[in-house]
Amino acid sequence: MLDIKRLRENPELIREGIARKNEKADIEAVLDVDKRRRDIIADVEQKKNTRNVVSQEIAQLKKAKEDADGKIAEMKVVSDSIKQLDEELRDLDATLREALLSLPNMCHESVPVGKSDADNVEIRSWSPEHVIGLTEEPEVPVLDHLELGKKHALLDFDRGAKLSGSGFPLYTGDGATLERALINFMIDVHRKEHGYREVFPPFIVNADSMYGTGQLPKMSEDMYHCTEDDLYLIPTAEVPITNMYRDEILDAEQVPSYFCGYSACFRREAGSYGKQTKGFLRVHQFNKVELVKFVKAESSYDELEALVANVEKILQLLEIPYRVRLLCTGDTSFSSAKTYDLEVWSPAEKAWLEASSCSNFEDFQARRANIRWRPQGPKSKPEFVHTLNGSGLATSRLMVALLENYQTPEGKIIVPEVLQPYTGFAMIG
RNA sequence: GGAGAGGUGGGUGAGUGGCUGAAACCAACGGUUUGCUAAACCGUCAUACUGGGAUAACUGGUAUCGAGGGUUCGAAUCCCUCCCUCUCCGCCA
Repeated sequence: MLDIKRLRENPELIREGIARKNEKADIEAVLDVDKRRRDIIADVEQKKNTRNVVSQEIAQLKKAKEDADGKIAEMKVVSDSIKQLDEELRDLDATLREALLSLPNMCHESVPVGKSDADNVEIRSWSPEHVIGLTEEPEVPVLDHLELGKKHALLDFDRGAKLSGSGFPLYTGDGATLERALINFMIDVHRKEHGYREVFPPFIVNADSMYGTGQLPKMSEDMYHCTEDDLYLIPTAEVPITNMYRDEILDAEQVPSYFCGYSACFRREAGSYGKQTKGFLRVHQFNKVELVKFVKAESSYDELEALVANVEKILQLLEIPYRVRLLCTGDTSFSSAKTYDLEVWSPAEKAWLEASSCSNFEDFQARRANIRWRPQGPKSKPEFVHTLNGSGLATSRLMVALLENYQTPEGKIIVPEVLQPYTGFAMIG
């Protein structure tokens, strides 16, 4: 959520920022509501003041056993008027809030202006010495992750579909073990080496939490909703972890705070049928280790770089080729001010697959979720924190890259060295 | 699912219609005292919105005692609805 004051003082900048994000919004309407709201506030507060003062007088008169009927009658009229104005104000408040909630975050000045994926900028890439299809041509045809999964009975998409529907992967045997190993490995690195505190969050949350991080109201189509209890399955652990501190004021020593946590992630992916739906490339349920930071405003961009580096470290340890791209304004998500995507190499697809997205939301989420901190000393005013998060990482795309990059010419799969302590085996097949 | 209890400021906790934005205590912060620590004493100690002021210092007003609605000139206090927490019983990994 944007600060209404910012909008009041600089509507042009906001208008421009919205356009750059390929979004639409009627700024004039918002400003108009804001103006009417403030007019009514001035009016109703003055009336309330009168009521408070006169009510005191009535109390005095009654105490002195004098007649107060005239004033009481007078105040009855004022009270009715207040009631009416309060009602109008409630409506305007709701309208204004709704309008503000629908405005996207502004991109940081360092974000390249652009329309789509094509305008994203590659920042750097990394790969081990030999990469199938990238630095060396394969001697034998490469198998894709589905073929590899089938060959070694690691994945069973057919039975997953029987259980739940398409897009619900079933891991079996060494595949299940490998998945669990990946999760544990990633959490351990972030926890032990990168200073994140581990949390294991609920996977189902209420609507307030979804509003807090910005999934609602815009993305409601994309989430699984338990109507009976009005609860939502989380699309990412970002939601519960960021909302831990909703409506709280953090102490100075709690900022910055870093958290990492595993969760299953649920996405309906409504309207995306036919798009890259093969195997793991687009699923309704996947596993992800999420990183979340609560930081000071002045350091949030340094924190973003550090966050990206933390995610990169995982890929380097796993020796999986990747590249880092800075998203352009048009491709940056609704709530984000600046986003880097990390993409891993798929030899079978001959394509880079998005495996992580690291964003600085500045105070956009904090304002929605009302997460503040008290800078120092008891007299200081609370300020909104800046929130960041990044996938560190999602296992589905990572598993694709891992299986495909680690396949041998014989069709076996080598387990990356760092995962072997977690799997207990070094080779599949 | 059944029965009961309860939700007040950072915490404990008083408060059943007007003098309560809210006692008291604890914590925290500033200070005095002190060789240091401790103790004692004094003071400060919510947030949001809105107006004045320079988008300062400061200052006026309004709101907030789980949420929403109602009664009343006036509600933390009375009434209704909802939410949440806790305890006991049942069921259960």
